[in-house]
Amino acid sequence: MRIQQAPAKSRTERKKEENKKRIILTAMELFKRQGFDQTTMEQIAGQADVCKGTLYNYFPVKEAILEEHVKEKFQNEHEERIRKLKKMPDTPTRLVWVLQEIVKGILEQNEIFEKHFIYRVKKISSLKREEKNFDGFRLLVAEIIGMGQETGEIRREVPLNLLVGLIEHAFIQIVQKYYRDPESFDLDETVRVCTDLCINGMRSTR
Amino acid sequence: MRIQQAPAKSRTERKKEENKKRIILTAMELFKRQGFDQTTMEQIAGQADVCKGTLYNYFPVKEAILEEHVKEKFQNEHEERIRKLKKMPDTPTRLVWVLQEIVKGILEQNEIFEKHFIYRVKKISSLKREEKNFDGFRLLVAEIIGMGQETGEIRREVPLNLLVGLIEHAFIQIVQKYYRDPESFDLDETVRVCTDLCINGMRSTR
DNA sequence: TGTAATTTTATACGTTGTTCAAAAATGCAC
DNA sequence: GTGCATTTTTGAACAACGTATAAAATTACA
Repeated sequence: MRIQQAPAKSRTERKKEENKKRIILTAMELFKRQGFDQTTMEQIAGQADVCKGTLYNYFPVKEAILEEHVKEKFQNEHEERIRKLKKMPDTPTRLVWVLQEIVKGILEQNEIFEKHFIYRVKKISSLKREEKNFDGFRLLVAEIIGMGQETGEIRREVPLNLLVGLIEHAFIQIVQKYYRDPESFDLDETVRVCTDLCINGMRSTR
Repeated sequence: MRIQQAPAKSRTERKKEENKKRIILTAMELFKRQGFDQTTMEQIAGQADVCKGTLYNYFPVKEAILEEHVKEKFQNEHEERIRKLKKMPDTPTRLVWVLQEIVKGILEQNEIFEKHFIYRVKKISSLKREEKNFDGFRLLVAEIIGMGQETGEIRREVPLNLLVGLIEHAFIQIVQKYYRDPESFDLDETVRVCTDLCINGMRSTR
């Protein structure tokens, strides 16, 4: 494979992108209408008018369709979020805001998020090589931490991916708490406690 | 496990336990000999002399066999570990020791524990997870935290399962770091950093 | 236009995990 | 022990995932 220069996208490239877009669109529609598990790959293929093998050529597993969709959504909102975050005074404020923002968006479409999330975790767990670039949620968190490190709020000697992982974990805890007991779930309080734990640690503040 | 109450376990119970033991034993043998992916459930069923349906009745997914095996191993070593932990001076010492101990045990086995690890992470990430009693690793960590709370080292106002989850997450980070780049992996250093992050948080120690 | 390379299609396949009715084993009352 | 209800196992068929392969279609390029 030669490297294609940016300007001219070949017809193949364009067709590929069209296919990908159409597949994602129809798949997400089906997921929302009948649920993720209830939607089969053959159904998606049929609906998007490609052969099953072609579908698997684009997305090696069903969850990869979700991944692509979520990634796009995140990218669209990234710049705007960064803009808002930069106006905030400190790291706790930023973390609380971003966690609330994203958790709120998730509580509605729970199944889709759950499938996507488990897939991501599984991928990361089984990857034997380092993931260089952050994307989506992790990128956003990485930038918040970067801001905090610049002002001296956040430790610099700990590897960035550990810090990002910590916040990602807080995020999971929050969502899990919601699903365990939606009735008594207090978003503000939960986010506050989890953020505080990440920032100040388990040590007793004597 | 507490003292075994000798009184009658029914024949059905005994047969079930026998079956379970035999299945785990033969499955683990096959996993070690030909690998996890290369061993099919039908093969396990045949070798353990039960029907496929029965096998699935005991273990709803292949990985659950691994889980049971690991759980048993953990329970066997629990008392001894608690004994050692009680002799240690403080929480960081205890956490570092137990993380090193367990991670070391994992690194020796390779594929089998990677599969088990991914399965556990997946379960942990699942949003529907119910918080029953702590078991295995989580129980051990809960006891360490309890010790720390008694001496005032560890915060009491944060829910226990959040604290346990934090350490579990540290554990995951450590193992992941190993899987991503086994060559440059420094167990002592990694455990030290992760433990420190959990206990002291992300905040810069100014 | 002709040719080589890539992509899509059609199809068959192996594995996981489910379902269901029939058969077997078990528990329990008599 | 005998009879009966309940649970468990069995066997077989089944749906869906994901893979493999060869033929057909499409593309790039000379």
